[in-house]
Amino acid sequence: MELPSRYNPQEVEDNWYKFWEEAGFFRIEPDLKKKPFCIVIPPPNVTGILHMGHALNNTIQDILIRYKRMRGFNSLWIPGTDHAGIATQNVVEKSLAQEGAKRQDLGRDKFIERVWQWKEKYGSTIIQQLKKLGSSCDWQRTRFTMDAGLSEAVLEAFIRLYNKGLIYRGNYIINWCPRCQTALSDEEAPHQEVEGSLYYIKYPLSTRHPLDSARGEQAPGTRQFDYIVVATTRPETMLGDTAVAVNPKDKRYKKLIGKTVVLPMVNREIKIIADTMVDIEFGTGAVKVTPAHDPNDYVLGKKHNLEFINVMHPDGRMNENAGKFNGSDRFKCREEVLEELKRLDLLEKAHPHTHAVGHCYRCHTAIEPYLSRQWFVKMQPLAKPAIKAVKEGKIQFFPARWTKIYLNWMENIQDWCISRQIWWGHRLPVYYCQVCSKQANELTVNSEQFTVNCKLSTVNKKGVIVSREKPIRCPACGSTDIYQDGDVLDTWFSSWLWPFSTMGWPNTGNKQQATGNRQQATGNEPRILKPVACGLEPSDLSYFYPTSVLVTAQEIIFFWVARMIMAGLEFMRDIPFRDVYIHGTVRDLTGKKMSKSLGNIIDPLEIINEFGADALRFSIVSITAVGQDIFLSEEKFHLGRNFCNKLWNASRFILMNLEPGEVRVELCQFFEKEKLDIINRWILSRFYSVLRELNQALDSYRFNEAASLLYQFFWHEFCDWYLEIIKPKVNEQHNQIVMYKVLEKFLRLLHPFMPFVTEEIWQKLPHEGESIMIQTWPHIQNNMVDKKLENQIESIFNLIAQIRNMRSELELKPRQRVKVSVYSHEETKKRLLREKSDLVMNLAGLEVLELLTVSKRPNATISAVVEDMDVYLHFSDLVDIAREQLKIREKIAASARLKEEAERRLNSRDFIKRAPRDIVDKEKERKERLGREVKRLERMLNELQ
RNA sequence: GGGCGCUUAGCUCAGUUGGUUUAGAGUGCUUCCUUGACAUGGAAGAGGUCACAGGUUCAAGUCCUGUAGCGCCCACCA
Repeated sequence: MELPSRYNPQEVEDNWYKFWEEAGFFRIEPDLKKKPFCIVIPPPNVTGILHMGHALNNTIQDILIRYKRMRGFNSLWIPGTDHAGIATQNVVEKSLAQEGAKRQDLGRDKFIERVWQWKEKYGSTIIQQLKKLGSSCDWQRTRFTMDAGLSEAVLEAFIRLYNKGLIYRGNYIINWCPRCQTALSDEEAPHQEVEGSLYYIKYPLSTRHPLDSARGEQAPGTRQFDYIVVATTRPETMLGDTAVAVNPKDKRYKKLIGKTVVLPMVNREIKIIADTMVDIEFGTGAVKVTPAHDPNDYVLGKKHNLEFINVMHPDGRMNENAGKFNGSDRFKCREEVLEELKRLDLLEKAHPHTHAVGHCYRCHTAIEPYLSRQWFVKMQPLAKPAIKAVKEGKIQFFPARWTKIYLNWMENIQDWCISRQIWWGHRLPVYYCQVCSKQANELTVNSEQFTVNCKLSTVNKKGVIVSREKPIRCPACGSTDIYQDGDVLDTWFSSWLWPFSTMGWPNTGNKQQATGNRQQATGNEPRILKPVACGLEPSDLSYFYPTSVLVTAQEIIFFWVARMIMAGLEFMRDIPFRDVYIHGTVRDLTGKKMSKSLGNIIDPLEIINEFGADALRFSIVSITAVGQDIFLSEEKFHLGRNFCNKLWNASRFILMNLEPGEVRVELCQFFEKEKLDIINRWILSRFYSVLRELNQALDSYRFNEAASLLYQFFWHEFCDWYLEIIKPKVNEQHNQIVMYKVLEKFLRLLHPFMPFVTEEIWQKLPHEGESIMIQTWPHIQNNMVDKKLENQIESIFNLIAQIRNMRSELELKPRQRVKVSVYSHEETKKRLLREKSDLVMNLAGLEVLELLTVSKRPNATISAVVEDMDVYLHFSDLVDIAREQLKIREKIAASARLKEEAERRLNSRDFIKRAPRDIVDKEKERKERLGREVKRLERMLNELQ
């Protein structure tokens, strides 16, 4: 068979993907004869393009899905995308802007239409890219958070929560993004350190003080309370101040409590109030109170019944309440206010001050705490069961440390602001009756009284109607003057339903729902599910929910993971997944998060084009230690590319040397272990030893370890040793069978990691079945594992390495054959050496391998010690005696030191008494062995003189 | 202000429940090798006080405490 000496992924990957897809290998339906394994994809944004974070995330999921599939599970991976409200709206607005238009020019309906058009055109980009990566999702189940079904789920969830009293509307200070012009949740406004200034501003007192308010006339300090100084980082908000607050215990200001000051520039008279919330230590101990622009001040405002004055437009410009600053942008206004204060001599001082300011997670604009009417979800009742589920271990985090972080967040959870003032998203199922709104207060309507058009609806006393569909008339007053709330829901309000909305919730489709004893999808041997009720087809939900594992990044634990747990428990009465595997963040070499805006991305598609998807997958998984961030550079992908190539060439060697008759598949099923020679037994033993470790690694999400096991075994044991050893006798039947068998099985193990190249090679090998991806995972054959044999072979390898080392030191040419004499102090080793002398000769480049019957140094040799073997290399030209002696002396010293250490330990009573028996025994053996070694080396040294 | 992670070879990083000949890998470096699997390769080699200081233990890279440096997350001190 002719194969190129270099593996070319571009030629094969797309073809195999198409083959798998067309063959329907990704299609999964509930099947009671099989145990389910299910993952729902963290839906990428429709606007998304594949970045390394996705590559890592989806490679891990695909490894799990393919692994479990081969282990006999009904292994389903549900894909989909997220409508990503703000992000998508931004993208479409940008393209509008290029046409010189704004969304307002189009109007809401036209704009939404435009977004859908955009989605149809570009929304599947990321899906195509996931396919390039090799993801074995069931694409026919692809969902989108704005699909009809998922929108239905959103409605259902909203209405249920509303009827339970867990959704409410209210006026609060929320995070407002002046650029996106929408409210944001706390999670969407992460704090960032900002270098700002703390300004100390004088607020003149308006009391009838004997020395009246001639500002600035007096030298400072002569009149203590001519004015009160407040400290602020946002001077522009002073225009909305409605009080100054001090701590009641603060002696400095005691006398001033209840007095008033004149707010500069605005000339509003505001009270000085007392509240323990004020920190005496900070600033001057007096704080300006702006109830409409600061969360703390809001609390004070409520408590002390202050006025709430909003001084800003939603776009961040000052409004008419700001007087002469009306129209200025908030930051420009800050400068202007400061100028004015300076002019009035009311700015006492300013000093640099770094503080944390929330920033919009979409556009990075500094958020403004802003008073507005929004919708919220009451979170504490939802958090309670979610805390319990994790505490009881029903959901497990990997690595476990995220448990604490999750619990800490859950226990301090704040209500969730879910309304967004954008257009793209799920419209709130909230309607207002104009008439009732006006009359307000008195109306109370019970949900049972609603008209047919208002199933599951409620109306509250403010004329608010929550309904699936627009009510024809108000259930309270009968008015038809009804309009829908303009807001849409937070994108995450649909995402948190994802694990069950993708499976058809709240409808279960046409299928009957089978309930009852569903078995846990943990452990590895798939057990057959008992059909619960005869003749009932299980629904997706009853069969696949809860899902098995969620694979995601730490950034969205709060956004998404925590909320899914709450939603699952609330709506499904069950956890959404059993395990949560949190992988690291992909960063560049300087530790910065890879992002397009920073320009430090490595494009996975370029890597795929250059090295292949397999190389990308294998590399990225190899360098991902559990829970650690990964620092990426392009060179790191050489690891996978080289491994791919190695696999390719080793397979090429085997394919070129396979005698078709010898490796008929059935022949390989029945070979007898006893008929195999020692090297074949060794490689099989190693294979199954590695398999055992591999299973353990995969079952505990240690993917890097799994990759490393495969790499080390294949490259450094199978290729470097095994293939080199059998090469001269590659035609012999036992070699044929074993090299074929190990390769074929190894390909299966590697398949979840490198699906394409393994399929390509597997198809070229003699095989049964359509595709490697639906083959079974090899079983561990314990009777094949022989640890003793593995050790013995390893010491033969050590001997060969030692001889090579000696040759190298003597600078012998590779072709130069030499004579080596070996004496083994161990009987089985002697036999082994005799049996495998050709092997040693071959691999160490020997002309003669003499097996000594007594341990005595032959003349004109240099010597070495390998375990229990004395090794002598005949080198008649010139033996540098002095150098030989030095080397042996060094070795003696090293061994003697180790021996002493062992002795010291064995002499310690505590060690003998407390250490376990086997450790003590091992130590004794070790001491004795080292003792023998020292003696042998000393003898060698003597013989040299 | 709290919480978490990291510090091991020149570089990038593994090291699961503490157990020992010689602390591993990839990459880089040095020397040698292109006689048909692979130079994206093979052979040999150099290179480590496991951040520092204490402690627990018969035994510590591994557990505990503290210190330093780096990084991340959370938090309404204006």
